[in-house]
Amino acid sequence: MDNRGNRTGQADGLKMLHPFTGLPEPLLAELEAICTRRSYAHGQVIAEEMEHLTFVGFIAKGMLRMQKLQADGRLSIVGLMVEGDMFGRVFNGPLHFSIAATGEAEVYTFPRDAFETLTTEWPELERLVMLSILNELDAAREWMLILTNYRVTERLAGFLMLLCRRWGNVANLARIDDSRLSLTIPLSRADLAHFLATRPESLSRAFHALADDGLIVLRTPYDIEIQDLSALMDLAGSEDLFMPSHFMDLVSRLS
Amino acid sequence: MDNRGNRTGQADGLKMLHPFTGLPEPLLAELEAICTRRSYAHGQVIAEEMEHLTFVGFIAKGMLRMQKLQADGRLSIVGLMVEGDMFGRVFNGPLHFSIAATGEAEVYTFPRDAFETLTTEWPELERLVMLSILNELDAAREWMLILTNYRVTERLAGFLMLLCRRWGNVANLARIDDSRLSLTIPLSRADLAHFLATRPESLSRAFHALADDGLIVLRTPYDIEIQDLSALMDLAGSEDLFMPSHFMDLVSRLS
DNA sequence: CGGCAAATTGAAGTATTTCAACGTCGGTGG
DNA sequence: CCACCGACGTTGAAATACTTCAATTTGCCG
Repeated sequence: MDNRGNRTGQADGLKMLHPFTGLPEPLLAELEAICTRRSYAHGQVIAEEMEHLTFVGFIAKGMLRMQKLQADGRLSIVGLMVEGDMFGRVFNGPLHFSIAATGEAEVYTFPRDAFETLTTEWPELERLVMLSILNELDAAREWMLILTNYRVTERLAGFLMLLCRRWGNVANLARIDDSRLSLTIPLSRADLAHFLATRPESLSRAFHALADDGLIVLRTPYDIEIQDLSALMDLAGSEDLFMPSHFMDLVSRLS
Repeated sequence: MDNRGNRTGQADGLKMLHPFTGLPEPLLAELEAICTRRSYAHGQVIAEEMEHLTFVGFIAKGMLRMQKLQADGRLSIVGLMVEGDMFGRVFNGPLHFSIAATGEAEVYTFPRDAFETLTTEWPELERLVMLSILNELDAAREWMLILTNYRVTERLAGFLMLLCRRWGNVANLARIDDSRLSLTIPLSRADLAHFLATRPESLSRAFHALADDGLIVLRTPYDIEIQDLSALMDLAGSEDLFMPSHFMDLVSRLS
């Protein structure tokens, strides 16, 4: 594994990572003892498809994507993971997707056997793993709902809402400057096109269609401002999915 | 809950259901003591969206679908579940989707509190739950991969492959008569259209396009024969996902 | 400043949606 | 038993959206 990613130190700050806060000290000590922190550059592959993963990882910083290279050469992106998300298969089984960094990323890794041993000894850790998996399942389902829209603009609107709601607070992609809601798009147009099951050209047109209708402002390709949140939610469908409390907090601060 | 579904008896046959086989006898006895078997008719709703589910269920027979009614009146189907699949949230949290029967279905239900208590007492049961969730996650990811195809015929081909591979053996939807591979489509065209993110008209055209190209034969709308499996897999992309061993067994028996 | 990668725009071809009409099957009631 | 009805599937034709390929612009880095 040492040929991929740079080992950047031991487990400094592990206990600060959201899923680990609140674990008992002795367990944290055991986790830190077997933990390595590594960093990856943009596009670097962390795990290959069909590889038998020998470690379990948690994202400390940045964003990872789960992808699959299709037989016809197309790349499908089936998931994005942010700070605090777990990756790698906890139980045996080959990985059906590759995992790669989107931008700079840092991860904590644990040897899988040791991690699973700890899992059987500490119910708290087992529960943490279970919650991580349930979290992934929710994300996958939300994603499917977005993909269910026919029009690219609708899928894009859904993605922007997801960015606000799910990833906004954790990865600081959504923020409020000067009582305006700004979003950072953490992917290139090409990657996002794969994610939204379309092509970069269509995606670009969709961005500009939203801008022409006054729903967003494109400051740069990666920095947009949301002008009409409710219109975006209408486009995306299934408003309720995008409307949990902490998102409404964000919105209410627009004054 | 008694207004929904008919109570059809106690837990006869629970130990025969795939995920439960191999559990220790004492645990099975405890499970049977708190278990109820219920049956549902086509279209009947088993759990409402946003409801706090008070039970955990396992499908004994038939097929359930996970769906969501969009604000604009569209119905999105985000998952199909068959015999042996678990549903309901194991840990707290509202349900984001409704669950309804597709055709006749029978389920085993357990009061959630009692089930979770057993879960903490029996690691075997906890592991069973974990595996069920991982199974759902795999299904969701496969589904996303299929939805990622642009063309309706490609998504349909992917669905047909999924029918063979994932659900064929468990729900008897795929069978071999007279050395021909036959498939039962367990959904109406309208439902399948929701599932494949398209409309019934386009779906119908896709079925007939596959038939015109000789990949399938439409005996009735719900009974098709597969003529050219490898061409279907090419269309669906990501062959490897559709090619695990027991599926190849099925294929090899075509001789 | 030049060069490269990424994003955008244009134009033509293709696929899908939409609306409308028609056919088929199964059941219900005369 | 047959006629009718409704639900569902299929087909047709026009409108729309998307893909594809090519050309152009933009922004960034050496």
